[in-house]
Amino acid sequence: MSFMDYNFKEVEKKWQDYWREQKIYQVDIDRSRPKYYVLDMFPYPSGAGLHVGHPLGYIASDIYSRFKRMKGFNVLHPMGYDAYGLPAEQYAIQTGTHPAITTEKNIARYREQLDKLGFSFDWSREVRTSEPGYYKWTQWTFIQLFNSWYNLETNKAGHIALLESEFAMRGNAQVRAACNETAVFSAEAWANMSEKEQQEILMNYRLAYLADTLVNWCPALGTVLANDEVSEGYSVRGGHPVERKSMKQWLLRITAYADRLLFGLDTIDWSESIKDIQRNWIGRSEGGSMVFEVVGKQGHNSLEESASDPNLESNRVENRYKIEVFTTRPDTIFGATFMVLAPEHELVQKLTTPDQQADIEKYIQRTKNRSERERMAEVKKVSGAFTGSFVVNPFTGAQIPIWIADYVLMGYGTGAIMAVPAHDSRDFAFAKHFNLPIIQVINRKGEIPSDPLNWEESYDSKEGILINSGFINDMEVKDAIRAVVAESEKRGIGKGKTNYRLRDAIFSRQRYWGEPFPVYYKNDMPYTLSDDQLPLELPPVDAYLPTENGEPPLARAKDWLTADGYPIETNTMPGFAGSSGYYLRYMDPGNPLEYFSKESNDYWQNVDLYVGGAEHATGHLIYARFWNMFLFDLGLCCKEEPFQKLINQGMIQGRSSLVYRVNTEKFAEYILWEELRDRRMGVSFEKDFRDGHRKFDFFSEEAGLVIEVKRQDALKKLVHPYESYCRSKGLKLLLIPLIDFVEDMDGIRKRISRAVQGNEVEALVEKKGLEHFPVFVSKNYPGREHFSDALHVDISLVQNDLLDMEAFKTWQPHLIRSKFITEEGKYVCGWEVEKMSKSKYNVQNPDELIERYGADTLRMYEMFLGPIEQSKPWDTQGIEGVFRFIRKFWRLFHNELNELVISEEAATREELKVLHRTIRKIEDDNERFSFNTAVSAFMICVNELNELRCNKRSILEPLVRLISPYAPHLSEEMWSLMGHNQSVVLETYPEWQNEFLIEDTFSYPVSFNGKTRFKIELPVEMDIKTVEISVLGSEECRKWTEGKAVRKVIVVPNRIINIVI
RNA sequence: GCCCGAGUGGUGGAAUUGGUAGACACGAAGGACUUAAAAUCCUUUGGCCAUUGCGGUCGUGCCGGUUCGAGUCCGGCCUCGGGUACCA
Repeated sequence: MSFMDYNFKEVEKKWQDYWREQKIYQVDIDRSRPKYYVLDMFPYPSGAGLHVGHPLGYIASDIYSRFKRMKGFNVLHPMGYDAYGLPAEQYAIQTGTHPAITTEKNIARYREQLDKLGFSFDWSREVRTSEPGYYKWTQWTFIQLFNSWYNLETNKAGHIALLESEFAMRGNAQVRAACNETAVFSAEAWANMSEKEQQEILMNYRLAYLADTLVNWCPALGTVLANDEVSEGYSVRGGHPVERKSMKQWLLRITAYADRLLFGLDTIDWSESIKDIQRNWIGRSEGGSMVFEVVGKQGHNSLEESASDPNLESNRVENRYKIEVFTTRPDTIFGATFMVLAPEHELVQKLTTPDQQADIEKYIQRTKNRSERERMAEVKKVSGAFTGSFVVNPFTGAQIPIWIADYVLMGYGTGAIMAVPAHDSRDFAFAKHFNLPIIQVINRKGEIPSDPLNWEESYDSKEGILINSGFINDMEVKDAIRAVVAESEKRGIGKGKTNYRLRDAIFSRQRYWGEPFPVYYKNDMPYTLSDDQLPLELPPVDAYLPTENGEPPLARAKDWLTADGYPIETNTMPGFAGSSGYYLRYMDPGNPLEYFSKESNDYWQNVDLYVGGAEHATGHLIYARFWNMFLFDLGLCCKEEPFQKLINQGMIQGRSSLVYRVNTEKFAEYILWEELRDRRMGVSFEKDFRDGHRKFDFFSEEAGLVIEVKRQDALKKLVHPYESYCRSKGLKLLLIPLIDFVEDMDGIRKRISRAVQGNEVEALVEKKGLEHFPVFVSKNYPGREHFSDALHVDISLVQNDLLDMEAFKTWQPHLIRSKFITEEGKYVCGWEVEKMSKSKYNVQNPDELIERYGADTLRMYEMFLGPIEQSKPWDTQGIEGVFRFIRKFWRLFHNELNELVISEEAATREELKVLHRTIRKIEDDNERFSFNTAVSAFMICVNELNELRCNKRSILEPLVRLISPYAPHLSEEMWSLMGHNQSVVLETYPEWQNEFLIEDTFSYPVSFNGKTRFKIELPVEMDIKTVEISVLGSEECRKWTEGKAVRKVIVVPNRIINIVI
C-alpha cells in the first residue's frame, strides 16, 4: 500500500479508541425513543480464538443495530460470554490450571479480536455466566423452579405452598397438575404423613425435581449429557460414546410447557425450518389411551394357537391385571391383533407364564446387554418374545397375545401398544416375522379390500374408510377416531390423550466447572438455600476429577456443608443453565437486588432480533423459551416469548488446499505403461503379467522381455532370482529403479528400446546415493488420480491455488527434500470445501485479514460472500474486490496526491439519481437482511459516481451516513474530514426522495414468443394501446414480424412487451 | 425411513410479486502506464456456431405440465445439505 492511499490501520485504531473513550455505544433507558434489542448468541470463549466464521453473525447484527440506531431507535446491543464449558475443564483435568484462569485468558483474547472488528456493543453491560454476580440469578431461578408446580387449570406455574395447602385441605384428587405419577391421597392421609413423606410427594410436582432416570452417561467425560448434547450415540462435544444408565438426577419439568412451547412458535418470526425442528422435537401427538384386561384363568379361547398351551390351568396368570396403551389411531382398534410391551414394562414378569419364562428372560437379557449404538444399528431387525398371556380386545372381544419387543419404548406413552399390523409398518413387520394375524380395517376410497397377508407393506395413511370394524364401519378415519374415543369414555375403558416426545430436561452434571446447586440435604431430602445465602460460590478443589468412589468433583471440596452441617449438592448445572436467561440480565446487568428490575424489563421487553447458529435449535433455543415462560408466569418478565425474530447465520466453511503426494511405484508403473501400451515401442506389452506364482510389471512376448519397476534396494534383492528365472526361459530382463522416473526418463526409454531391438542390456544399473524423498504432482498432470494421494496443505502456503514450493519445503521437517512435478513450473493445488478446522489446515484467522485489509473490508467482505442464512465456503481471493472498493470510495474524496477535495457545487440530476436510488436500495436491503446485495449496491454507486467524477458534498455526505453501518471506521474518518465534530454514529439515516427517481422514459425489452429481441425507449406515461402501436410501427419490429401474422401483443407497463406471432 | 432446505458460468453469488437470466465481485486472458514491481486503468470472459460486422442457437439438476412469457408456479424423479430416528 502506498502513502497515496487510505491508511486503514491508523484510522481504524483512532476511531476504536474514540468510541471507547466517548462511550459512544453505551445506552440507557430513554422513553423518548422506541427501543430495539439486537442480540447475538453469546460465545463460549474457546482457546482457539475466532476464525472468520464466528464474526459473520456479529457483523450482520452490528450493521442492523447501527442502522436501527440511525433510524431513531434506542438500540440495546450487548455482548458477554457463555463462560462455563467443557474444554476449560478438560484442560484443568490435564494441567491442574483452574478453569477460571483459562477462561479469563480466552475471554481477553476474544475481546481483543472483537474490538478489532469495530462492533457497537455496549460493553458496560457485559455478563459472564461463571461470575458469582451473574450465576446468583441462575441459582435463584432454580430455587423458584423448585418452589413451583404447574397448574393445568390456570395453565401456568404456581407456588408450591398453594399446592401444599390444597393437599392439606382436600388431598390431591382434585389437583390437575403436570406431575409424575402419584397415588391418590386424602387430606387426612396428608396430615398423617411424615415430613419426609410429604417432601417425597411434593417432589412429584416441583418444576425442578430429583428423580431416578435413564440418562445419557458419557464415561469418557465422566458426566451425564442432555438429549440435545448427544448425536447418534456419541457426545456432540468430543465425540465420545454415550450409554444409557439409571441415576438420580435433577430434572426440569419442561414437558409441562410442551403445548405453550409448541403453540408459541406461531407467534414468533423464526425460519420455518427451525420451527419445524422444534415442533418435531416437542413431538405432540393426539390420540387416546385405552385399557386392556388380561385374560384370567377362566378364559379358554385364544385367537391364535401359540407356543404355550392356554388350556393348561397352571400355565395361566391371574386376571387382575390391566394394561393401558396409548395410540394415535383409536380408529384401528378392531384391527388390533396383538399387544406389545416394552421389555422394561413393570408387568412383564407377572404376565410371563412358566412355559415362556426362559424365552422372555433370554430376550430381556439380550436387550439389556445391547448398547445404545447396537440397538440403533439394528432398527430394521425384528425381534421379540411371547409372554404366554393374553388380553381381551375390548371392542372385538378377541383374546390377543401379549409380546415384548424393544421397538416399544418404556419412555413414551405407557410403554405398551396395541399392535395394528395392517396399518402400522412396525407392527406389520413384527406380525409377518412372528406369523401373527393381520386384519384390514381401513380401506382406501374406491378400492376393493384385499387379504393383508399378501401385502408388501402396511397401509399407514389416515385417508380412508373403516371396514371390519363394527359400529364404526363406513366412517372416515377422523370421525372414527372421535367415535371410538367417545365410546371408550362412555364405557370407562379409555379417554382422549395427548402425548409428547419431549422429555424433561436433565439438569445435573457431574462436573466441576458449572453453577453449584443452591441445595443441601437433610434426611436425604433436598432443601434449597435461602436467598441471602446466594450466590453459593464454587468451592476450590484439589483436583478436577471425580472422586475415587465416582462422586462428582465437588465432593472433593472441603467443608462442602451448610452452616448447620448439612451436605451440599455435589452436582453442578449444565451449560444451558446460564445461557437460558442471559438476555434478561443484559437489561439490568449490575443489579445486586434483583435478576433485573421491572422498570428495565418494561422498557426493553424482549429481544427484537436474535442472531445465531441453527445448531441451537433443540437446545438453547428451547430451554431459553421455557425459562422465559416460567419467569413470565412468575410475573417477572412481560413477554412470553424471549426472541421475537431469529436469524440463523449459515456456517462459513473452510476451503482446503490439497497437494498430491505421488505413490512412486504406482506413478512409475503408470508412466511406463503410457510408454509401452498400444505398441508404442513397436511391440506389444502386457501389464501385470503372471506366470504361475511369479508376477511381472510388464512383459512382452514378442521381444522376450520382462520389465520390473521397484525401489533400488528392493531390486537388488530380486536381481538374482529374476535373472535365473529369465535365463531359464530365455528372456531378457530389465530392472528399473524408481529414481530413474524422476531423474532419467530418457535413459529408461533408451534402455527399453535397445532391449526391444534385440540388444543385450544389463538387467540392473547400479546407482549410488539413493535418497528417499516425497514427490508431489501438480493437480492437472495427466493420470494424477491414478498414482497420487491428496494431502491437506496449509492455506497460507497457497495463493490463487498455486503452491509456494519453497515455503512448503520448510513447512514440516520431512518435506525439506520434496520434489515437484509441475505444470510449466507451477504447482497447482486442488481444493475442497469442508469444515474449518485445525487438522485440515484451512482455518482463516480474522486478525491476519484485518492486518492486511482492515476491519471495514473484512466486515463488508463477509457480508458480500452471500446471503446471511446460507452456508458458504470462505475464499480469501475475493476479499481483494472489496478492498479495491474501499479505496475507490476513499478516492472519491481525494485527488491524485491524496489530498481531500470536496466540491460545494450543486449536484446534477444524474448524481442525485444515483444517490437516491442507492439509498432506497440499501434501506430495503437492510430491512430484508440482504447485506450481500447491499454491498453490491454500494459498489455500483461508487462506480457510477466515479464515472461522473462526482466529489460533491451534497452527494458524499449522505453516502457516508448510508455506509456507516457497514464501514464504521471509514465513515467516521470521512465524516470528520468533511468538518463534522460529532460522531457519525449519532447522525440520522439519509432518506430517499422519489422526485429524483422518476424517469421520463422506460426502455422496454421487446420479445417475440418470450424471446427478447430488441429494446425500445418509450415514455413512462404512455398508455398500453399507444405502446402497442408504437412498437408494431417500429423499424426493428417489422424485421421480426416480416411475413408473419401478429396474433397478440402483451404490454406490461414499464416492464415488458411480448409479441406473439 | 420420515420432516425441512438447496441445486444458476471456472468460483462466490444476483434476478424482491411469473416479465431483459448471469447484476456485483473473484479468477482467467489480452493491453496501457512503469527501468521493474506494486498499485491503477482499459478490453474480453456461460456453451456452441459464425466471426468481416450483423448475428444465430442452446442454456438456471433431470423429465413433463400450466402460461403470451417459468430460475421463479404445478406433478414426478435425481443429487447434495440439515433435522430426526422404532415416539405407537
